[in-house]
Amino acid sequence: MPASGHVPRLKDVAEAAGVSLSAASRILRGEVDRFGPETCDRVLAAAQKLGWRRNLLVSGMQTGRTKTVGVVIPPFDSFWVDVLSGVHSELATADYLPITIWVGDLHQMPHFEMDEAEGLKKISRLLDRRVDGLILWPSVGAAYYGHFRELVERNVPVAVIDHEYSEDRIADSIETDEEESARAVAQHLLTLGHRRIACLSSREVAGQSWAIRRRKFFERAVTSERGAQVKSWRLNEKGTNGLDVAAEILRDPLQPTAVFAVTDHEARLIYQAAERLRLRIPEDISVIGFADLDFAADLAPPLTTVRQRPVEIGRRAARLVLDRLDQADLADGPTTIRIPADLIVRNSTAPPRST
Amino acid sequence: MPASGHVPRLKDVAEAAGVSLSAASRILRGEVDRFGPETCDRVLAAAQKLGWRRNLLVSGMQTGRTKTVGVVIPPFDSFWVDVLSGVHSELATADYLPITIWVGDLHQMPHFEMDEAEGLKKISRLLDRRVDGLILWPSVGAAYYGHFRELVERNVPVAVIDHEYSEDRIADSIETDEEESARAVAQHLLTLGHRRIACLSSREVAGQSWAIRRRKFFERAVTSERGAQVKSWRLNEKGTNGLDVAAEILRDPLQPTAVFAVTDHEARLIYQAAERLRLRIPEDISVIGFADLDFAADLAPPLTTVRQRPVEIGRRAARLVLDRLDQADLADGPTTIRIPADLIVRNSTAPPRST
DNA sequence: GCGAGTTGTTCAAGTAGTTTACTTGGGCGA
DNA sequence: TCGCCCAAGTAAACTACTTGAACAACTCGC
Repeated sequence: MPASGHVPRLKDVAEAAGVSLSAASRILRGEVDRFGPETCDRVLAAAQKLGWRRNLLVSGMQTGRTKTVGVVIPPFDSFWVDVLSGVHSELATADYLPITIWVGDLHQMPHFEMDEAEGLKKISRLLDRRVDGLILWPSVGAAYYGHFRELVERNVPVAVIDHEYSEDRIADSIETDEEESARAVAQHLLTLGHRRIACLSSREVAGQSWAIRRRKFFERAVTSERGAQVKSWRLNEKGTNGLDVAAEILRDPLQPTAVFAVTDHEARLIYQAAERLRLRIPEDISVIGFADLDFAADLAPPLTTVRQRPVEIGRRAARLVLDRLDQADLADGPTTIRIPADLIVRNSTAPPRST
Repeated sequence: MPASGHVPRLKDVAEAAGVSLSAASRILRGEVDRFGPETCDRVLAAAQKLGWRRNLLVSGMQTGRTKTVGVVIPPFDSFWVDVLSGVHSELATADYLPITIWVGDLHQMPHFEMDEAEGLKKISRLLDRRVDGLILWPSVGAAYYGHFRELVERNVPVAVIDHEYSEDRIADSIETDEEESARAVAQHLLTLGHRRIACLSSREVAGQSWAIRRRKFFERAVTSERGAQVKSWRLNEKGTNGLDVAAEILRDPLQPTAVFAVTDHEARLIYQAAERLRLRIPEDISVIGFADLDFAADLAPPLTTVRQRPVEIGRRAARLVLDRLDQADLADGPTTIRIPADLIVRNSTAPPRST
């Protein structure tokens, strides 16, 4: 049994087995056929007994590969937990480890502000640890954009979730198929008979380009139907006026019969505003959300929403990074992968009252 | 601008500034007063221009400290997200980075089974990367228990959440004050007038010692009241029979007027069973949960529960590990920190119907 | 007794820096 | 003009290994 407080080194193993340092190294790396079986056993046994384990810091220095991927995500909802889960499982297949950092502040969800400088400092910590690649949620695109140059120079592959950078030929991206999903949402409402429809978007700041796309595709899909109108609202920059905007929508002269909220978080705001105004869902107003967050099915009534495939998104993001690391063929430029999503019809949508 | 694909080394900086390697190293580490100010500027400028950044792998090798702490948690609910958030923020103050691995499988929540061998392999990955400390959720105590010896030998401080190991003098632990919280739950129900009370525990497997403590403290608190009775149920080993057990409770000859579920997950089962049996909450049956998970307030009716302080738990766990690393005084044995929790009264509890 | 194969050895260089101990050059006082 | 000191800077050893090359025993068949 080794002395407490002493981390066993290869040297200790070699001495215990009575072989040279390099022999021990080779045997433990699996170069077994150069040595007698009895010697191999001795070395393996000694390593086992001393509790020696390979020092990946050394490998990292020598090969330039640390077998880690940095992941930068916001800290809050079940969508990101699922994404992370996908990332973990895919990276594990290649014996990679994600190192996750969280930007933004918990409990200001989902409309927290991110401190750009702080975010950059955190990414720096990842790069200082020589992560082989990065998976990013680019909350403040601009802030990270400046950093991307350095990443490209260092050949650190980057995959961005829900924010398209492929036009700039800078990073791969993975996102939900916004066009198709928005069309499905619109179709659902139109089929139910709704013609006066509201859309509650998020803050639509730089890092929320998905919200803009989602809203625009939705608007386009609704207005392509003759006689249907959309009117859109959005939260303020800090996302602090959610309830007010939700109430505003419900009292608008347009008298919308349905509201599409670009995420379930905004849908929840509509629920709250509806309760205050004593409007019933779906009798007085239909509500449809997006993301199928974990609370969606437990709302009263259960929320009709669009289920994204966060686990798959996470997996694909990880795969993208791993593939770039494997091939390192800069030849083919950045790609964008679009993942489909599924409409989940629950009880918050119904035909409008005939008035 | 450096050539693409070339990670700048200290050597490059030194050459660009026209100084020796060691001079560059010293200056970049802040040992400025040993050198002429003009030389310092030259080195700093060169480092900036080349985009050089310190390689923490090297520091890790040399000092034996990687400034990382491994975190092993289950992958699912908001409690653990909050714990993780606390861990992150506390570690950040010391410029440490958590490396989080998830054991267990998503979407079997909360009753997933953990593959012991897989869990050990994952911890191995952390140790191979030479994490300085560990924060553990010991799902399968036994599996990790064997590993603890190695950790002690390596002087890797360990903090365990919600599972007391301090009796074994092996690891620090942090947990919710189960005794006080269980008493508060019992008191709340007794004060409302309930006298026939059920308790739905979790699986109570080895890694869920918190569930056992929580239930026992609750039973004790209830029975200390004259005329009050408790009857307890638990889930099966795999946690697959939740709905059945919940229904069984509601149909029990005892005719309980209130149910304490040891977590909000189990409380949700009661809600589901109640709906099937057409029992109203709280009119027919009061329900009280534990944890105040993110869905608790959105249940219908909003769930009365006990709000743990997961962010604080995470913080304290991180602090414990950091303190051990700072002092390395093995002198004082493992401690257990108990964090208080707060009863949140919502609408799922009410006085029993007078029958 | 010679070459060949097996089983190891030592040596040296590499990874990206940090740190100890040293050298160099100039200015200053005696 | 010698000796001394200090500022400024450097060579080399060190972290824990990996890896290629050269080489040394020993055994075996021929």
